[in-house]
Amino acid sequence: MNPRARRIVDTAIDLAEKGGFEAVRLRDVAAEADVALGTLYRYFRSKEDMLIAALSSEVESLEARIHARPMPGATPLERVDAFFRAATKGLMRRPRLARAILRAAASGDHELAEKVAAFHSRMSAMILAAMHGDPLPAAQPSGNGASAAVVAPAATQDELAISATLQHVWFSCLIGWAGGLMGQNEVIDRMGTLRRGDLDEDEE
Amino acid sequence: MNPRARRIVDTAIDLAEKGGFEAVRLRDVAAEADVALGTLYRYFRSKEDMLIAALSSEVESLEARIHARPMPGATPLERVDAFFRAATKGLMRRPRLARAILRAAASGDHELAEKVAAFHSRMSAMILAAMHGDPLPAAQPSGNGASAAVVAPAATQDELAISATLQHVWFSCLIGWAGGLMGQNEVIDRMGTLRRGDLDEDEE
DNA sequence: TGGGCTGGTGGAACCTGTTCTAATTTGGCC
DNA sequence: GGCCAAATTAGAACAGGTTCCACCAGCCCA
Repeated sequence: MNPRARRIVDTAIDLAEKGGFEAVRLRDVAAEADVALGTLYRYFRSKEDMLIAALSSEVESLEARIHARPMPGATPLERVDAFFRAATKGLMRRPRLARAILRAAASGDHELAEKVAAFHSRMSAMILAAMHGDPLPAAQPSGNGASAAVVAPAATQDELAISATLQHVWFSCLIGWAGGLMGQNEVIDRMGTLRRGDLDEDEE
Repeated sequence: MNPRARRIVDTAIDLAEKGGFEAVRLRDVAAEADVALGTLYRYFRSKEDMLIAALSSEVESLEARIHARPMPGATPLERVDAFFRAATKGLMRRPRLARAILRAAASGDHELAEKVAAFHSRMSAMILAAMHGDPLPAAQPSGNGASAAVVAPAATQDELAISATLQHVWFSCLIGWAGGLMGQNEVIDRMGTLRRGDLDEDEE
């Protein structure tokens, strides 16, 4: 990523971490990243777009972590459970940043669709790797969030459907968490109780 | 609901239907509803709050429809399927309005939490009624979206969990639809394929 | 060397959600 | 009728996302 863009995203993450979505004032971002206001719009379509880039950055660190140490567990169920636990805790370690990113991701902006889709692909790759107990294939050189889908080979239709459902529920729970309707543990628990009956059939 | 508030919400719905979230400019709402700008803020905390009231209004019409003609189908699976088909199509009949409402509902605003929770309760009541093949109990006098939960009696823990999961997936799909990642049919199909393995065990 | 091109800068300007204020109206009550 | 409190109004003011513009800096290439 362009170093200027990198600096902008890092600044945005910083501000979001401290004060959430509203604290990411673009004038402040520009000032702290030491660029002009207009420059933000050379790299990002909107504030939401900027935060989606932050999401991509978060995903990268999750991928790195998983690449270094694959999910433990003897069954797909255990490994997938571990994955969502890790993802949820990782995200919520910085709650204000997480809420800001979620708000951007949920804004339903058409222009962000492909980047959100790319996020789904990368999540799918991680979930399928956890299901299979495979290591995560090395990350590709980090396109700005719009990288092509790289799904683990040999995923059955069933596995893909389950992965999609898991992501739907996770996302919805995160929005609920952002709104104060659920706590971190409730999110993790719900992901944990969800898949008996879904994943059981896939145990080796 | 206060007639003034009613007029405001109706105007907001009108504008959202024509031009989506951005078209609901509060100055325009005020002008068309023939109230002062400040008055909007006497009734609603924010633009999002106003649109959540519109959501409540949408739910009421869904409830009325279901009350008049309960979901057809011989099994819980068929009836729940019919329910989500009706709900999805009903919502998407006015796509711009739907997107505007979804954006408000997904904003993750803490102050809207209780109203969103009330929405979940009402959805649960409808889903459980569909599962059981019961008629929907008569609507309570339509508090401004924050009415207490009225869940059908005799719902098992399993049924509640399934209902929650269905809602999560539905919501997430709707956000995907709003962002252009899925079409109406894909949403309906996904809801339809989801529950084999979840609901089958509950057939009578 | 010099001319254009690309990307960057600074800052003004615009739009719209939100807040505030002072003046006015409304509705109930003695 | 007269009075008070609450609701309403018009409109200014403020804040922050977004756009626009005039101008500058480096850089490639003839």
